[in-house]
Parts: sequence; structure tokens; C-alpha cells
Amino acid sequence: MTARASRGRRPGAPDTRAEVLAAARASFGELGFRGTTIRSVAAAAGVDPALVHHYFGTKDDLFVAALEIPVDPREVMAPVVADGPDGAGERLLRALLGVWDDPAIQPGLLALARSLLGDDSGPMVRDAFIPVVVGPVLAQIVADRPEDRIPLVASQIIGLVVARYVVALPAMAQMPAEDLVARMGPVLQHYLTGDLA
Amino acid sequence: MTARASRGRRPGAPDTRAEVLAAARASFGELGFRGTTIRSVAAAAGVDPALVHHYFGTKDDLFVAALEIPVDPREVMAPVVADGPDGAGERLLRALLGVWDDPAIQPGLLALARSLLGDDSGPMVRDAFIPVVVGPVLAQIVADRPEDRIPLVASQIIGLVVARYVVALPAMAQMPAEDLVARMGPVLQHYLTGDLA
DNA sequence: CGCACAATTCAACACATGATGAAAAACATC
DNA sequence: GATGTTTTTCATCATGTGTTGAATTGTGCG
Repeated sequence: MTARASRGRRPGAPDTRAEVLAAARASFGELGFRGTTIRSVAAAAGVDPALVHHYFGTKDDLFVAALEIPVDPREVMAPVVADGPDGAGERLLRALLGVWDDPAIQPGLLALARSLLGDDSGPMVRDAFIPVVVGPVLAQIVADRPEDRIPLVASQIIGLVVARYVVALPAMAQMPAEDLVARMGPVLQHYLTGDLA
Repeated sequence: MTARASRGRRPGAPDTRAEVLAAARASFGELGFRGTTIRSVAAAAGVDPALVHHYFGTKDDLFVAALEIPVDPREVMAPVVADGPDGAGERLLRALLGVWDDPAIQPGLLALARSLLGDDSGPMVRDAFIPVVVGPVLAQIVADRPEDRIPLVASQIIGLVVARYVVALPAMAQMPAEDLVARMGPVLQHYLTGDLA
């Protein structure tokens, strides 16, 4: 490892800012907000910690930047909701797997998920994100009784995300996507449209 | 608040150790391992931080003590597995809700869950607890193909626990237990014994 | 009553963290 | 070439964290 002992700008046009952001996303996704230190992010990006502050400001600001996901949830969900409730279970699952399996998107999603699960950033993300962003989308694909069905759908989706991506339990993480869709699709469909007590 | 400015033992027989342990459990369950400081636990228990060390040793030791749950998982699961796979979905769900809704047990469970979800304590708890403790129990109530069914059951249970207790989404947290059992029981049963692709 | 032991606080330490500001190097423009 | 701007590191600060050890107080026993 070459020691960078000299102050001042590095030669060339390195995109150091992007490297810092990527390192931050990975760390927030792995260790959560509190488990992520500015120094560890800087070390992973190969820069001095002061540079992290230079580019992103406070740790909170870095976190907010890390949560910006290069995909519009509405675009992702558009094909899911387009054809109404019938078959929506499978379409929802495929859309979810699509974004979670995209290496450009997953780090940010992981950072968000870890934050929600860890209560790192306080209840604001939790109380704002899920009811405001997720709820209205799901409401378009339930047959009826959204107040009963949506929490059930959400519980299975949360379980899937946690087991497959966040905690990454081997049996779940390694289940082929097609098998997963075939096995969990009917369950989501049941929650969306099936007979519900 | 009376200031305790004097060194030395307090009069009477206060169970300070238990107060510290309860405060620790609550904090670990709410904020995870990293979010919990010795000083905050001591403050919540109304003692000096050194007393936390006196009773429990290191922070890690305190954590381990907080994870000790006053219930044997095997006793909880015995009635679930006694009658085999038929009807096991509902029995499993009732057993789960039983322990999670028990105020003597929930704090420790929350501390454990938060730790698993937050990756606070490293992968050891995750890799040891779920496959070793949970897997063999579930294996007794699946009809066949445990390697396929158990992850699905686990995903729904994880989703339930997270949505209802850990993140405590209102719609899920407030769903009456009987409604929940009636709606999710059949899904768990399907994962355990139903037709699976 | 004296003593040993347990419980409790005070004081302090080493280290880690987020953050700030100045110095230095590279680059672009005139 | 000189200057202004951007990028980068070094040095440092204030604060917080887990932890240790000594001093003090209360209790139980002989």
C-alpha cells in the first residue's frame, strides 16, 4: 500500500467523492448509522477523514446522501399496479427482487433497511417511509380491506427482505429467485385478494 | 429527584442489580448494543456507571446477561411440535405471540432481535441462534423438504416479529391476536405442509 | 462493639469519535 | 507565469465511551 503522506490535491481526476459515498453506503448498510464512523468510511475510501466532512458535511448529511437511491419507487411499482390486484403478488415480488438484486441499488436499500431496523436514526424514517411511501402503492393492488391486508403483505415482504438481504440467512439468500417467486407469490396473492378472516 | 451525593452502600435492601439488568434490557431492545452506553443504563437505573461493571463486568458481559430469557425455548415449543405438522401453523403462531406478549419475556427477546437485525454483535448470534436453535424445532413440524419450507416459515415469522414488535408498525402492532392467528395461521400452515412449488 | 464483606460513589485513565481550520498541491483561466 | 479555486492531508479540539481502583457507607456475624 503506497503511503499518501503529502498534503494537497492528488494528480489526475479521481472521483474521490463517489468513492467516499460508496464506502459510506456499504458501511451504513452493513453496520448501520451508529456502527459507521467517519474514519472507517475514509479508510475504506482511501482518504483522510476531513475529506468526508469536506464533501458531505456532518455524519447525518452523509447518511442522507447515502440514502438517496438511484431509482424512483413509482417507476418500479408502475408495472406492478398497472393490471390491478390479479396476479399482483407475483409482479410485486419480481419487482422487489429486481431492485434488491441490482448491485447499483442494493447498497442504498440496505442502508435504509438497516436504519429502519436498528432505530438508528430515530422514528422519523420509520414513521415517514413505510406509511407514506409503501402504503399508498400497496393500496392500489389490494382487493379490499386495505387496513387488514396491507400489514400482512408488509409483514411478509419485510420478512423476505430481512431474511434474504439484511441478515442474509443462507437458506433464504441462496434460494433461486424463480423458486422464491413460485413459493411466495401465492402467499402474497392470498394476502392481497384471497379469503381473509 | 433526590441527589445521591454520598459514597457507600445505600440503606435497606434495594435490588439494584435487577434494576440495572432491566434498564439494560430495555436499552438493548430499543437501541441495540451500540446504541446502549453503560452510562445511559446506569442513569436509567439510578446508579453510578462503575456499579454496572461491578455487577456485570464488561459491556459484552452485560449484553450476554440481558439476553438470558426466563423461558426455555423447548418448553415453549413442546406443545407446538407434540401433534406433528397438522395444525402446527396456528399452534406455532400462538406460542410465538404468547412469549412475545409476555412482559417478563419481551424485553430480552427484543434485545436479541435488535442484535440480530442490527449486526451489532457480529455474525455469531446470527449464525448460531437461528440455524441451531430455531431450525431443529421447525424441522419437527414440516411435512417434508425442510430445506425449502423452513426458510419460508422463518421469513414470515421474522416479518411478523419485526413488523409487530421490533419496528412496531401501528397497523401490525395493533392487530388483535385472534385476527392475526386467523389470517396468518393458514399461511404458516401452507408453508409447513401445503403444496409447494 | 469490632470486624469483614458487600454495595456504592468519586476520580481518573486511555482511547475513540465527529468536527474544524490551516497548509499544501493540482488544475484552470487570464 | 500569476492567480484563484478545488482537492487533500495534517494537526488539533471538545466530547463521549468503557473501564479501573480507591474511598466510603451499610449490613451481618461473632
